[in-house]
Amino acid sequence: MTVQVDEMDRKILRALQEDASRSLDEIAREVGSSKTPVWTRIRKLREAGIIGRQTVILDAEALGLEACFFVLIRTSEHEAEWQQTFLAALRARPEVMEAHRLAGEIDYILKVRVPNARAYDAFYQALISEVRIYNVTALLSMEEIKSTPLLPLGQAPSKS
Amino acid sequence: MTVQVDEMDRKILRALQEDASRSLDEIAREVGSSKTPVWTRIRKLREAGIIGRQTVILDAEALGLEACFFVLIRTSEHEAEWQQTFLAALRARPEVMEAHRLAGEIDYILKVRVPNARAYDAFYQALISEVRIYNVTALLSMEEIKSTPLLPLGQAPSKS
DNA sequence: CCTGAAAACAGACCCCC
DNA sequence: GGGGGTCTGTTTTCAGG
Repeated sequence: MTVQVDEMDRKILRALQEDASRSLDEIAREVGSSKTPVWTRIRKLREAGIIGRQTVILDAEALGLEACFFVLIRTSEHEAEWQQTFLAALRARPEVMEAHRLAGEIDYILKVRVPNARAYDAFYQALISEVRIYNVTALLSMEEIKSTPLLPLGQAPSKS
Repeated sequence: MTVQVDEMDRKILRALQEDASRSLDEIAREVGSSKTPVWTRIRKLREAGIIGRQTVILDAEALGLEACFFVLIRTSEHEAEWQQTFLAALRARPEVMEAHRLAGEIDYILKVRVPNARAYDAFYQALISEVRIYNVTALLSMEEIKSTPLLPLGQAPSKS
């Protein structure tokens, strides 16, 4: 299921990331090709899952989601069963926007978007009542300096 | 420039986040309205900046961006000039996908996407040569458990 | 593999309710 | 402010070079 992604594909992906609302014609012009070939490539990239969801970026603050926390989690449990419960809980909660398992001292990091600190506390209480966690540190964002959905496709190497 | 966002607007925003490629008709049907009113609302939300960029979510791993780091930064500098330099550096680097200024012990957190650990080191070296930083901890992601661009609009309160 | 045309389709804007 | 229709441009498909 691995697809070869060449430089033309990367140009198309860059253009789509930037603005997916433009017409095929515009994108074709920007990447220096023409409608049909670009369309064929987009279709292939979609089928391969390299192009995923098409979405719009919304203004979280304007929608009342004014608090953003990064949550550092240490656990003493490392059994498969515990992990399954934990992961399921994270995936089920929409306020968890990112969750990563880490190498090193800290086991997990979450990014959590909520209306306010009270809502974060409710989330936190619910989480620790569902799964045993050894240690939690919450980092409160004071200012979103940067947040981009654009992957750095500038000169990243493609998989061989 | 603050716009009142009512429940119908929220429904539309939820639908657009989920899949921005659907037609106006489909979205209108989903939210229980019709083409024109939905279109008018979308236009207003766009003009108000609540709806931002339209984009596609790409598969980072498939595109050779196999490493993701969360970087915790402490600094001793808190003058405006230093901060300006630092923020400009972060915004200029495409591998920095998120940057937040934090409350508490740790001053900043970054999310950095790169092809591999070597590329991260190159980024790190470049950054510390541009600005003085007191202490840096890099957390390496072993597994992306969850990553969603969808804001939790379920029952978030709107701004009064 | 690209070009160009043809068909189905959706977005933008209208007037009427 | 919502409903429906129309015109224009875009997506998608297909035949041919």
